[in-house]
Amino acid sequence: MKKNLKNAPASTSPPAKATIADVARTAGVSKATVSRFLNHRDTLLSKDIATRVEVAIAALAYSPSPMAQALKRGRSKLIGLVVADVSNPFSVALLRGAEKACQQAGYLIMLFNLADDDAREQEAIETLSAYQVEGFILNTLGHDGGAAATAIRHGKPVVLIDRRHHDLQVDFVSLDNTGAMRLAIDHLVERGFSNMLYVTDPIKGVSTREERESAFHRWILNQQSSDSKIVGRTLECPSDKAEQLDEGLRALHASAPRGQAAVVTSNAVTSLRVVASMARLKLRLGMDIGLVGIDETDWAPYVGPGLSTIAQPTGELGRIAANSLIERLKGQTPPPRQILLSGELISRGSSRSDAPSAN
Amino acid sequence: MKKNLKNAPASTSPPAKATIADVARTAGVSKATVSRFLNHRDTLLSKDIATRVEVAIAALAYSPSPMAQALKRGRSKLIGLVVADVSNPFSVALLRGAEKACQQAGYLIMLFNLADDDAREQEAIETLSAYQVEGFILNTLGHDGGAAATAIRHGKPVVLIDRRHHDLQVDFVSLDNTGAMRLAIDHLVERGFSNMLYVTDPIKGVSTREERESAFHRWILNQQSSDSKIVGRTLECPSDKAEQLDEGLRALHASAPRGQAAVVTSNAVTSLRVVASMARLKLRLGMDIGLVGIDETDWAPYVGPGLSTIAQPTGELGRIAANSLIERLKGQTPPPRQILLSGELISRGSSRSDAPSAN
DNA sequence: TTGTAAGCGTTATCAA
DNA sequence: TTGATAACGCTTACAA
Repeated sequence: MKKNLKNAPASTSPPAKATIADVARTAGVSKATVSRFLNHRDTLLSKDIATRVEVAIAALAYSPSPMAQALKRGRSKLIGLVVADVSNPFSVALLRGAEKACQQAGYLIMLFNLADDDAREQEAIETLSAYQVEGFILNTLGHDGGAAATAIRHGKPVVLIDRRHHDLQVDFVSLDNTGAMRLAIDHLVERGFSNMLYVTDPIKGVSTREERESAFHRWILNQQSSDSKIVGRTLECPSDKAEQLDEGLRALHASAPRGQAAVVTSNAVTSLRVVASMARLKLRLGMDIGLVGIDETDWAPYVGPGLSTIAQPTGELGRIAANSLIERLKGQTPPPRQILLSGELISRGSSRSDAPSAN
Repeated sequence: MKKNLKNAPASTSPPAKATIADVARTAGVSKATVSRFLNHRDTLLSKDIATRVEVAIAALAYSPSPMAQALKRGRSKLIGLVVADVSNPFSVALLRGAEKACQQAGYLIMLFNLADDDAREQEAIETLSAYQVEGFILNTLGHDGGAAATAIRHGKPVVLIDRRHHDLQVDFVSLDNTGAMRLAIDHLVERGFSNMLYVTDPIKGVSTREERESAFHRWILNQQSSDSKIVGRTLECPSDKAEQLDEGLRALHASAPRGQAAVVTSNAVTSLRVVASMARLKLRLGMDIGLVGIDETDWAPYVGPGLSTIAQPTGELGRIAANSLIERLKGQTPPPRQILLSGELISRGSSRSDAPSAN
């Protein structure tokens, strides 16, 4: 009988983690009792037996196998987090926020990184579902709501971060894009800039990009009513078309007197692309072209004269997303919510037309 | 009987993923046969039955539950990756490399982020073990080899990245720290710098830090033999002691004529701290103090006059670590290996004493 | 070549 | 209040 092996000197193999059966045996009770002790400590329990079980558990350093529990319960204490690209600092900050919230609630995050490959969305959902994750936090490209829809079809609750899908009745957590953009525009105007260019990844129906772009124009219009000189255009520029960006910036610089041209970027990666382009064009941040970018990063203060940014409360976004999900996992079913968090302007040299060069 | 429910209209609940039993039933065979079809397609299989099973699987869109498989086999197709801090770009690059390799081999990575809290090391190992990960890739602080040792005690193979533990007989993958440091020193000397300061996180017995620091001094000594003017000191500086760093840099700058003082940093985070400190001191990168930092990043080209760096092949490190592990999971047991990869010098303005300010 | 049945580590239903 | 026992979805001897 296998069982006896457990008491043998056991050669050099690992001490074979204790199971509920082991605990039951050494406590002299049934498995059911041990399980009850674990899951229904409050109800049904004679003091005597309870302590015997407790002692046995401690002695064997027993802890239940989440895999077995998952199999039996159909729940796994696992939450799936799908991100478009871990290389993006935004995703990492999200992860950290979500992780913290999950940890407190006893959940573990399974991360699936799309590595910017949309095609893997379905795969991500399927894979994570197979591992019995109880719900999803999605921050994917999601040109359609496909991934989210699949998740829902699997019967798992979903929270969307940053990318909205209006046809899906799910929780949605995001930066208040409209407000954030207003912060950027108003700040630039106040600093004397009047000729603005919004540089974004190709919009392609991604909600965040749409919202930011339309907000950009709305606030430009708004400013125009008090100063007709103020104008704004959009440049959609894929990341592999550096020349296109160069051309856009060159034109911007040429078309506006010194101190009037400014760029607003849609995220940290785009900001860096603009910085790179300006370096190629030998244009100076702030002095030649102003810049405010969405997303704060560690390095923003030290690039050129310092990058002015709209900081997203990224960790918060992750935390709130996780908590909303966990709430639903606990059985609550509030109507789908939209939670928008405000951004914060951090003003640095790149939005001062008289900015000194740093270092 | 529960089973019958499956054929009922099933209200609005999810379509309840097909199980092996469902497949067996619709194919008119036993579960064992389906399992065989899945796992031993080559051997034992009558053409007729094989196709019936195949059809049924397709029809039901069946795929086996990894959880159940894990429970039965004791193997899960999961690999645990423990990183000290996901915020560190190094960790992310690692993750991406490892992820890719794992994906190709059909493994999934479970990430556990210590968030720089050493105390959670054991927890990480225990948690991941409980989820039946088959092996570990560890990039932790690991002041002792505790975590790795625990993993090994659990009987799971381990690969260490970047942090070595000599007493542990496991695979180890890392940058060739000695070679990397030589690249840095020789480059700085060639550029005319002679008074060097190595800025590092507190060494505290972390192998990488020790190796880099001692290599720093070795190559300084080596250069000294041809030019006695060349000197080097170490500054161990915890991240919450900015004044200490300021003081160190001030002293360095004061003690050396223009164009002679240079700093070497131990990683990207430290580089940024040095950049911040210099900004506070109003010192110019390159001109006042030279800088070469280990770790290349997206933003390195655009900070000040551009940061000179020693780029680690980070993705490669992750890939190799994953592959080594997978090899062992497949049953091979080569003796423990050390794999050291070379760094690459990327020279920018921060190591030119006549560097122009950027932007 | 296929099927039967036991068992992986749990939880939950039912008796006792 | 406790203990058998049957699942959960899968793999694998062992029989047929």
